Amino acid sequence: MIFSSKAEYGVRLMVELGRQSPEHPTSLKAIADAEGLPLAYMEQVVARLRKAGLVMSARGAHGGYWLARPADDIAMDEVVHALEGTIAPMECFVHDHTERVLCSHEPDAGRGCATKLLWMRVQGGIIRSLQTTTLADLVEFSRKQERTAPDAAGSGLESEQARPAGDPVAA
Amino acid sequence: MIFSSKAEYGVRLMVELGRQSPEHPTSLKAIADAEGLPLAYMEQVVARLRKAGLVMSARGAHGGYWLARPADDIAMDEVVHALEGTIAPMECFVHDHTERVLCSHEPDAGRGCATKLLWMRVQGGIIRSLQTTTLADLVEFSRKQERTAPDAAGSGLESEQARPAGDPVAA
DNA sequence: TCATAAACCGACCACCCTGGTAGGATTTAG
DNA sequence: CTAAATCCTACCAGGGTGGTCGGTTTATGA
Repeated sequence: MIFSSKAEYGVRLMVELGRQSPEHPTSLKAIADAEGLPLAYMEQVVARLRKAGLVMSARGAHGGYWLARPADDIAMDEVVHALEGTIAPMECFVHDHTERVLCSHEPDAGRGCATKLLWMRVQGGIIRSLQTTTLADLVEFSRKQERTAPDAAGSGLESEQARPAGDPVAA
Repeated sequence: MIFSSKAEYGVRLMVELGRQSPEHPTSLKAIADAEGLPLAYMEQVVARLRKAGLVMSARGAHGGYWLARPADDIAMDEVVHALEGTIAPMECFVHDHTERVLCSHEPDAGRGCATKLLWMRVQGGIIRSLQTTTLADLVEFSRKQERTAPDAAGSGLESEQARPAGDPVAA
């Protein structure tokens, strides 16, 4: 698996918040119940999103969470990065002073790390697909599913899955 | 990390084989020594590549391994798939009858799995970058590094890393 | 024919990360 | 004051990762 369940749970949480009007905060318990996820664990998940500045919170009774920015202004690479940490294809990738993550392998046996080119491309493919998807896209997708297939086993992705070859649900 | 060290070791092994002429087999020990990797572990790695039909082997003295096909006819998604198994972004992805891997989440709370759209796009981004890179690309990259920076700490990727933003080493 | 080099095979194991649980402390509405 | 909620830290079981080990089989070549 590429991403852990923290990413899954966290993205679901963000979508849930995106579906709510930002007028009043939504309690974590409401979200955990709706999604069938353990509340105590969700606390850890949402803490990451809060520390990353993606959601805001209010304590006390009738407290809860809401999006810090409009959903169409939140790219999913921010969300996934907050949840999973650095998106690096391999151990050898380390942060440099920018946001980029690069391979740090010593050139071994006189030649450089031959796999670097491949992992850089993979990383590029992942980051690009995350950058070009906004939370609003997911919220809209979620709403569309609700309308078109409220009870069927269908997922709403059938038409996209049926695409001839490659390029599935291209960003 | 997205890929385990099996992928790293296996890809290095393939590049190493791609650098050899396919006339005579290369022993695993020679590769393990050259790359500084544990021989016993490499046996497990190469076994996966052999079972996938990517390399061929000869037993006995002066035996070894060689590529089953020319390097420019081996796309890296085959290699990574042989080493890592199915490339699925999340637990919930399962094989269907084709090669595709899809999310199997039940529609929960009346609506479908909202994260599906995102993970499908990510999977698409990864697979596309792997499909459009051949082993020959990596072998050539490896040779280029050898020529241009045989001793410097440089990796040979500097010019590509320096690209303005996004799209690093685009496939 | 015999030693040596190599592929091949299966069992085993230590460590670490993931996915949680537990228990509390703090803040706020009513 | 009490209930509802966020917030915080520690703890823990299980499984996967990254190996090791010992042995078997196959081929070369002296």
